[in-house]
Amino acid sequence: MQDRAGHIYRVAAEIMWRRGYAATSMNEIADAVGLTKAGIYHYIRGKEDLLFKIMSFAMDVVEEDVMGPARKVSEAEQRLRVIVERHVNRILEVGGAVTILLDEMSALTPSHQRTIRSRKRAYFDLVRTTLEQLASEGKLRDVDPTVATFCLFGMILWTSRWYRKDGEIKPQDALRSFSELALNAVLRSAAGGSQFPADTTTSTQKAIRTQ
Amino acid sequence: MQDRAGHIYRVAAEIMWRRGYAATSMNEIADAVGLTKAGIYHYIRGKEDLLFKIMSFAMDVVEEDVMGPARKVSEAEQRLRVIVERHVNRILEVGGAVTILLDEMSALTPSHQRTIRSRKRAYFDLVRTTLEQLASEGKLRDVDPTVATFCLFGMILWTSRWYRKDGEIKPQDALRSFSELALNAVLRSAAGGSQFPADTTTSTQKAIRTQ
DNA sequence: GTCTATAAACGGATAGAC
DNA sequence: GTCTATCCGTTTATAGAC
Repeated sequence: MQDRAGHIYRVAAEIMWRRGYAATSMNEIADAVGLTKAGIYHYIRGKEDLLFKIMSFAMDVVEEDVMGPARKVSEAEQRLRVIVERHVNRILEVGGAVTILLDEMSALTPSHQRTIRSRKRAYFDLVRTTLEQLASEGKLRDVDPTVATFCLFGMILWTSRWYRKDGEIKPQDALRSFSELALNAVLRSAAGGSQFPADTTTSTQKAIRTQ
Repeated sequence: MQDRAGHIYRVAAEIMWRRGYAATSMNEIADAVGLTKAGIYHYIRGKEDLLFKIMSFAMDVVEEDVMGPARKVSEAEQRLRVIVERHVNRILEVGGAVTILLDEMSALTPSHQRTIRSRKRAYFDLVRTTLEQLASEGKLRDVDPTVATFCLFGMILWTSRWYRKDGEIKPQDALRSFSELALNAVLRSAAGGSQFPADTTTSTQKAIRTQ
């Protein structure tokens, strides 16, 4: 709690992820942090800058924990597996606030929009390039690579909308099922070999949807 | 244009879909309709009710054009195909405003939230039941049916975020690729047989991402 | 039906005391 | 650093003229 600025960012990200940027007032954030509205302005520039910093942090996470490791894998199929499993793993662990960057682009200033869009595009291109590489190896299904890329992102990013840490689905089960679904969606025949330890549980579980 | 109330609903849905509910003001809607803010209050109760009516209409569309036809199909695999293809087809044709119902739940009154959530759950259960039926036939991959249902919804609903009517991807190509991806994600072996006419174009096309 | 005018509340942000 | 008080623009919504 000593890094109060960081604390404000985390709390704001959580609230904005649940209610949306526009529907979140600085008062709500201040209350959740335990300060007054004027008090948090000692740590932040303003509301838009708060959102930009949150989005930037989210892209930092993606670049360090997903894109970085993925680029070290030369084999396309394994690289795709790394991307899918590491990104979903991050969402399950860190929480959905990481994906607030998807929407809310229109709330940013044009300059900030360009910055974030550029970083998002680099991620998109990494995935699409991987799929095109798979296509040249005959491993991609008969689908448009761009459509396939969007579908993968849809599956991945949607995870933050329904997964609940306090739900009945264990993270390992969710990750294993998800990986199976996502890879088989695009690959003609997805081989095994997760980068994560094998999951030995066999229980079928259901989510509690609170949305 | 004679049904001015209906016109207001359509215009409001379009703007709210692009900017979000909270970020959309009644003034913007009024301007887009060609009236003053006070003018449109002659036709609507208020902002929240406007959102509720839009969401209700979206659920009407899903129930009539997707769930209705799907329930008439007894064979699980074909039923799933009908659900996927008809829902995506509606989004590509009608536009993304139909999916505004996904988010923005928190903007509704508790009573309205319950109403919409109940209808959404019925749709969710239809898909999950279909997947469980497939599991009993040995056609479902080794995945949690609930996770698979969420993944399907993620792919489908995400479509409205990236598909642009004025983009380079033709609706038929998008639909064919999408159907291939979604069905192979969950089915051990997806047979052919779209309910829509076969697509004979072979051109590879790329989307123009404006987001 | 549609407008102007305005009420009443809330938004982000700042000034200045302590 | 954190507060109270306040500025000022915007918001939803309504009153009442035409």
